[in-house]
Amino acid sequence: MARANEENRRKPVTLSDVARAAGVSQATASRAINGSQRTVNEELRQRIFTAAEKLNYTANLSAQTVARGTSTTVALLVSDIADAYFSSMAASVMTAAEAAGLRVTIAVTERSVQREIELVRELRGQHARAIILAGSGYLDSDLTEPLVRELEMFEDMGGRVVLVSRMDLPFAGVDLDNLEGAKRLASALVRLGYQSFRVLGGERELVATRDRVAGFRAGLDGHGITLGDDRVIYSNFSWEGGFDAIQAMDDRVLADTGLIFAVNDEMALGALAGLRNRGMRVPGDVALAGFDDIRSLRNIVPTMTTVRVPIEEVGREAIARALEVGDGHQPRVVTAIVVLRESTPRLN
Amino acid sequence: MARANEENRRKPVTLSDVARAAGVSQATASRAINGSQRTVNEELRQRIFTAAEKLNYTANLSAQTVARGTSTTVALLVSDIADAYFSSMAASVMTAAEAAGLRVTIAVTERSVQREIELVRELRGQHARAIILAGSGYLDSDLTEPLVRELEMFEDMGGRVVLVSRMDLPFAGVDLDNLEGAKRLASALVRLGYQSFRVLGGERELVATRDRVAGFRAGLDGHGITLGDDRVIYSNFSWEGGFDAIQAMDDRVLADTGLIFAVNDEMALGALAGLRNRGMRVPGDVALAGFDDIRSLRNIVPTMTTVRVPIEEVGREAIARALEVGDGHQPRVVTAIVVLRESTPRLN
DNA sequence: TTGAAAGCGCTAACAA
DNA sequence: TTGTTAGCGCTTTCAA
Repeated sequence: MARANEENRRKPVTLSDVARAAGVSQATASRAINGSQRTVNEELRQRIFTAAEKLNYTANLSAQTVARGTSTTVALLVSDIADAYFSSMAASVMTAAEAAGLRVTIAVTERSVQREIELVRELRGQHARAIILAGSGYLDSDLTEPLVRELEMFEDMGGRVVLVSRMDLPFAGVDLDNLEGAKRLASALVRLGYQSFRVLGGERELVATRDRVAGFRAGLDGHGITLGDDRVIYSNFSWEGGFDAIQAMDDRVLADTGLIFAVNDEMALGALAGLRNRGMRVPGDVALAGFDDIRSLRNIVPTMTTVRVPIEEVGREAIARALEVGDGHQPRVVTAIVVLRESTPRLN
Repeated sequence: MARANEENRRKPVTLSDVARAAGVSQATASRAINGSQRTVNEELRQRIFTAAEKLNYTANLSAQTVARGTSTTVALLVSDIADAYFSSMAASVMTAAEAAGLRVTIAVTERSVQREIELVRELRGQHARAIILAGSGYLDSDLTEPLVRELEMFEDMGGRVVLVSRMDLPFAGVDLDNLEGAKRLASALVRLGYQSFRVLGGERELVATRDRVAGFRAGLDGHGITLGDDRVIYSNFSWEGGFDAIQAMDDRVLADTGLIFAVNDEMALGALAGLRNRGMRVPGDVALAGFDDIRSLRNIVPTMTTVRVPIEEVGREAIARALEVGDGHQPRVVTAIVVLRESTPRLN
């Protein structure tokens, strides 16, 4: 089975090989195979396809990109592809992209704005058609300005930028309705009889943290309950963040807490583990709610109250915005839905 | 903010722009910026970099790929990126790739061999450096032969093929030790006192199903316990598959079952939900074990016995094999470790 | 409708 | 060490 050593490697079949085999010019072969507006005589067309098939021709995408000056690739930038939320999102974006005849390349930002900047820069070099930035969303970073500049250069080049869940920058976007979703959740919980809340936030600078905390607070406000700053505990936007925050909580504080709202489900799951680790029952001793409605919630007992982000819709909308022309910047809002489950039972 | 309409879009900065600005030839600029063996005079080098910086130059990857005839992209083919196992794998492959200066593009096969074939074909056109196929692993498919042919053409072109967890094809690979892992699990369970087993398999044609079932059976055999064919229930290799298999089980069969081994954790979690749905307690009424040790196991109660596949190592090994030259086909084996937890307590 | 030829941005002989 | 020049595989004017 000695194939493909440095020496005996077969040169790939090119379009000109196909053209020669079919007895036409390369231009005609190009028009027939890689579609263009112009039509090709049916008989030639047949000959060309037959030749291509026989030679096992596949178009060299890079060459097409160079020649055309544009590609059909959209890039999805996520913080961490192993995270359930982002991997679901990637799946939905890929499905939508496929339907639109686009290919997707996924890049991981590792929650670093610096990395985002580098990646956007590279993608400019790759002539990506669009960038869907679903990453961190760090506010107030010194790097926000450079990031915006880089994104603008990307658009100047003809690419399109779509931001998911952060509307503070001047680009097209899909808004996740964090604020309203959290607000409705707070309302629903008050109506179930809860009075004493604590909130577990991720990094303070994160858009998701800020909006969800603010929304939750606004929702409580509407019922005359004030969520003091001391009732919001900031940690990491991850399972470990939720776990650690609980571990660090004072016994008396915990005893005084009726319900904990973690700003995402991963944190809520970490908190759940933390609570159990401290011998607390959920919802017996304390109720718990999250945000996102990630798939793995179906595995836990008790079932968990959360705010569902319809992730397929997010993917579809992101691709739709990526395909739009012009530069409208009004975000498309995807509605988040409160889902009440066992972790927050009605109080008597 | 009217940028980037069709009309007023700025032409991207090219290498010749940089060269002109620096007052050198394009060749020199190329050597300085996009590294080559050859060295460039330090002063020129400075001038070139300054010019590149000022003009915000980024190399056009496609053009480089065309000119060089090879790319630094490796493609990872997975069944479903939303699946916890595959998304972890993607993360580990990306980390390892980054360290090696490669970029990764992820493509989804949707558990279809036909799709795998198409993708490999496209990747040949993209001059990908390597393909890591971590997908389905369907045996006995009519399409296996075409797939192999396509992969061989990919290698003929100079690309490298790395198979994860399927050693039946003549390519480099990373073996997951499915057989031995399942065998050790069976042994450990027998030693805990279990006697009556059922196995939940995924699709019969799946390598993972076949090897894990065979390994488990062999492990039991070693202790004089025979696992009859009627004790293996085939379903889908997914959460739903596990759930459905349990729903479809006869009451008497279930009552006669001491332990259920699901061939992957997702199925085990589905089975857990199914068992609870039928009012069975785990491990009180029936014990349960899975395979993979996916991350979300940390959220469930009881903690679940499984066989850990060290996924980071798989990613590293896959990239290492992708970088190897020559055509050795002996798979690198990654050892799977039995992890006993609460779902399979020792029996008195 | 077809073909010849120029060009996309870059690299790599080959000379100088 | 640098520059000249000829490609890489493809698309797309421009003539025919």
